[in-house]
Amino acid sequence: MPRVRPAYRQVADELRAQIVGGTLAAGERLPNEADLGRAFGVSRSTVREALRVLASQHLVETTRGVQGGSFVSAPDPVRVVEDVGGALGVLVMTPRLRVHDLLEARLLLEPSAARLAAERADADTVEAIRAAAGAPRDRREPGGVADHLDFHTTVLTATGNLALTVMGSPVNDVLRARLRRVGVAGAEWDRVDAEHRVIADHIAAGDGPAAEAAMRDHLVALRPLHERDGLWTDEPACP
Amino acid sequence: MPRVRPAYRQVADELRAQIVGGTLAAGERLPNEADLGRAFGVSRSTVREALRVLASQHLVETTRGVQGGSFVSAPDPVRVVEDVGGALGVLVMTPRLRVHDLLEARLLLEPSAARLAAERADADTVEAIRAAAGAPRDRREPGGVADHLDFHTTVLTATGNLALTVMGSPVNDVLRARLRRVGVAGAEWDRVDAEHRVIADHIAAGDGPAAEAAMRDHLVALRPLHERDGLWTDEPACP
DNA sequence: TACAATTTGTCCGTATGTATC
DNA sequence: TGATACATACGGACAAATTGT
Repeated sequence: MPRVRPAYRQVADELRAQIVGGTLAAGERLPNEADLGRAFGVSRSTVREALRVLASQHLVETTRGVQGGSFVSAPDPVRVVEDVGGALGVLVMTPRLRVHDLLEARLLLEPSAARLAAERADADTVEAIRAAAGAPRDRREPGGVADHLDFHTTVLTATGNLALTVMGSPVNDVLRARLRRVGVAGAEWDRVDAEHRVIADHIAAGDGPAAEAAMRDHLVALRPLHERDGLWTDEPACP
Repeated sequence: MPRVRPAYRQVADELRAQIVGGTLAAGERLPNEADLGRAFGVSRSTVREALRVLASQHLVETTRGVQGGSFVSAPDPVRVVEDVGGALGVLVMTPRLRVHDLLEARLLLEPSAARLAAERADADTVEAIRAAAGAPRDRREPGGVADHLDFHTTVLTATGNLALTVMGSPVNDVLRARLRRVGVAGAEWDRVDAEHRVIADHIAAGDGPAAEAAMRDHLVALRPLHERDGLWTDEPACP
């Protein structure tokens, strides 16, 4: 363990505390790097390393030029989802996180999410869900997976509960990326799309229980698509 | 928009691609900073800024001294949970993510998790759950919340599904941190502990449906504890 | 168009701290 | 104890980008 915390870490921690504590408000401009160095009693290089840490955590953004500088970032759910997805993508290559676990997690979350979406979605949201369900897939894409908004993520968003989106869509992203690599036949996609449309219809009709049941059936039917071929990650190879 | 990507970003991206792509295996040692600089055609300072980015994303770790250097980190679920919790903690201060959303997300996930735990937990896991449920709380802690392992997180872990832990425990962490700040009376804690023990008993008995129902009741009963005081508007007091 | 001002980006050289052998 | 091989930190200099005049 690091007996002494490096200076750049102390600076980063102090600035982070000020940001999450509200002393530095979102959008606020930090002093320039030279002044920050004087304020903390460190060199500009050290300040820069601290700023890189905060930037990679999406707490600050840095731009060049006059009117440039480092600014406190506004909290952005999209970044969080991307980060979690990236971290899950790394974890899913280890024996401790199997694809089966992701599918099970999704099975616990999304049927309920579909029910909530059916109970709450307004006209615009319903339209977005229909679009995600019915959009023609670009067969030329590798694996046939269109890269526009994912149907499952759209349903999660339609619940109006940001926590569900943040929790669920990284899982969807990882699973979708896997499907993209393994490839799926066109006929299978047609079935998937049809099931999506059924769910969308239930949500549009405001029928929560039906949407929940349809989503559950859909996810169960989807399972062999993900788990076939025993892809490298499914079974821990060597103990 | 960044018209040009700074060199430290390009170096970081290239190294990250090699790490997640498997070119650099976990535990592998990177060249020292001077050699990395020569390899990428940049200075040592630039290499260091890139390494700070990767280190803050837990992709590399650096140590000092001979036999030190930068090493590719092994994927670590605990780090992921901590990061997600931190990000959620920032998001929960915005109007887009309300405490109510966290409670609802927990209500969707944890009853099912309790059922899975009841179906799967072995003797050791059951013991861990009992310990988390029955451990005496240190009343001297601010808010009376003991800082040992959280009961709800223990249940999530007991499912054996790492995805559930990664998704759920950051939510628990944020909610618990909030309770810690607002403070809870001892009598309320006694009731909470009693409910925890009931759930633990159901899990120990292998009774999935009962565990699920008890967890659901518990979460519903817990709601007013979190939502009172209108604390969830939660603007930081400006000094 | 040109030019100046401001701020980050990048480099170099040097010195210090730290862990291992 | 000392030598070695790293990361850590400093200060100064110049380049590059952005905005305004």
